[in-house]
Amino acid sequence: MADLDLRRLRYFVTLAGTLNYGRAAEALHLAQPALSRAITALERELGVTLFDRSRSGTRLTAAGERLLREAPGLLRAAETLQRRVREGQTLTIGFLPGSILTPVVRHLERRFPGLRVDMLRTSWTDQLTGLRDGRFDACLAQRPFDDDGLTVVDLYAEPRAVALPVGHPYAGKGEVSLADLAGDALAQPAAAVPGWPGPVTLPASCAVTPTVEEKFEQVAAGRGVVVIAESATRYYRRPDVTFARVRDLPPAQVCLVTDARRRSPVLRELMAAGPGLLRAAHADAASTDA
Amino acid sequence: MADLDLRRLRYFVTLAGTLNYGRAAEALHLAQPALSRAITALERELGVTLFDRSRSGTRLTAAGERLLREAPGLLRAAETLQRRVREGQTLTIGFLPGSILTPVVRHLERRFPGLRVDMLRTSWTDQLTGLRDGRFDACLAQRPFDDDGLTVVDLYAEPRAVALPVGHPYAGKGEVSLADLAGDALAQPAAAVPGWPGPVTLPASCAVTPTVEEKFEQVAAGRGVVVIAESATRYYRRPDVTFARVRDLPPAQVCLVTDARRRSPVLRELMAAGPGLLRAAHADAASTDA
DNA sequence: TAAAAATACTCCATAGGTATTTTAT
DNA sequence: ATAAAATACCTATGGAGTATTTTTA
Repeated sequence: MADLDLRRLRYFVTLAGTLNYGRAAEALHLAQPALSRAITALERELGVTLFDRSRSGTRLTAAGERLLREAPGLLRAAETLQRRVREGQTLTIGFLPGSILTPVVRHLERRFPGLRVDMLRTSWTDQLTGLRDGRFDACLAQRPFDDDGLTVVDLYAEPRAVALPVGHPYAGKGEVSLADLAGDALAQPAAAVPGWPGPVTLPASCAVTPTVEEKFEQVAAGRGVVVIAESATRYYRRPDVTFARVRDLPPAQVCLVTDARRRSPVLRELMAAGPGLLRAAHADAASTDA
Repeated sequence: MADLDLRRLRYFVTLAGTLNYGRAAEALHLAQPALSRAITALERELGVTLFDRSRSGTRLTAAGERLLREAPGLLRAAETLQRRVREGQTLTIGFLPGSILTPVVRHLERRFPGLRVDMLRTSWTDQLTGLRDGRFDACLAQRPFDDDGLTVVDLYAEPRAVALPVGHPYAGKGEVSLADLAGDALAQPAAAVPGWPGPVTLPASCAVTPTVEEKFEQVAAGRGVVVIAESATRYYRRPDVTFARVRDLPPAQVCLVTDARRRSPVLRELMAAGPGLLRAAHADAASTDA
């Protein structure tokens, strides 16, 4: 027997609600002719006339009434099935401070009802170890990194900023050059900022989990300065730390990364739809800058 | 949310049964790559990996097991819905003696489970009145007739035969010409055989329901001869009546006819698929002639 | 290496859009 | 005359086929 088309069935339920092709089509984000043809096709498929389009508008036929009694239940059953199949499925995405993941999470949870999407904050030093050891399925990461065995999609370039204590000579300048910071110590792993002109102070805590907050603590304590992505300055503030864009530091390239060996349908969807959404969200946040 | 594709779901159930793409594809009358892609598409749609195609063949994943638990029920629900919607729907087709309707009936009942297809035998004289008064929705008819307000599809041309009493001089000849029958009375309405050379004996019963059996009764009783479609001679026999093809009588054109104003999905399907099936069945019966 | 699944490509059917016609009040 | 549904026509996506490659036991 011919397989019932649930999309058409959904169209039918909407049309049966309004009894008006134009309004129903609008509600379905469809042009009126498309709906008209879909309903005709459903009638052909079922072998039954569903609507009486004659005098005084559109009315349900007896067969239409019967279908309207059955259709919502079947649609709900189909949705329930999808939820049940996804039972227990989770996707964990690692993200960098200052990046916006919500549009992707919203997209995935709408696209796959029943799927749980977790976000896990990472830092530069272990941005990829979480992928390797399975703590997350995908993550945002900043170049450079060793992309061996990874699938990488470039998202956007982030200008880099330096966090300075309020008493610093360049505090409040808005933009500095690397040369201006030759006298300052870098409270970060040297690899994070290739070409740093001054000395490097690697605080002990850095080896564990150097969150942005901890970095700022270092800065405020006068242990040195830290270089971060500019967008992070929009989401983290404290009174004793100011920011300045670093003019001559190459922008950090932010990427979406997965383990190339692991391949699952949700990951496919993430890698397909994610980049567009993340780029858009980033551009949006940058333009709405304070 | 995306609408579940029930066709793919059906493919999945079959594949889960065999755990072998090649055999499942065969069972579904599909090529193996088509099935492979359909399953991948289903996995993408659901956001879940259903099969583990690695070592030692194809196995269901946990998500696959869950889906296999739910899928047959949903497919059955969809089928039940279709049956319920068609509840009480009947299609009545009038047919001529000697014609084969079964392939069409079988097709319609398979295409529209739950639909009841009735067959009603007609005769030449009222082959179309049943359409006009709604006794049937479609019928087979022989030209000529007034096709005003009707939708007509020509099917095939039927050579015509004459039924003769066994004692008739031309009995057993196999083929005769009209001139040979100049001395015989026609026990039928004159309009049924334009150009009949002899006299016409219209029996009283003819006005009511002249079945083939009744016509033969007239012939056997010596009231005259009757002209019928040749194929009817394959399905009706009696010892005191024989048949001969009439060489110079134009073949009767058999048509599938509906009321042009009435239009329903099953009628559309009948007019779309019917002609091919009827022609094939007729050709088949003619070639397997005894 | 042999069997099974996946991929590359081509073709056709179908969904969707815009423009227009038909129909019914 | 007007509002609503149907039709005509075009485009693009997706499904199915055949041929081929990749994978794995």
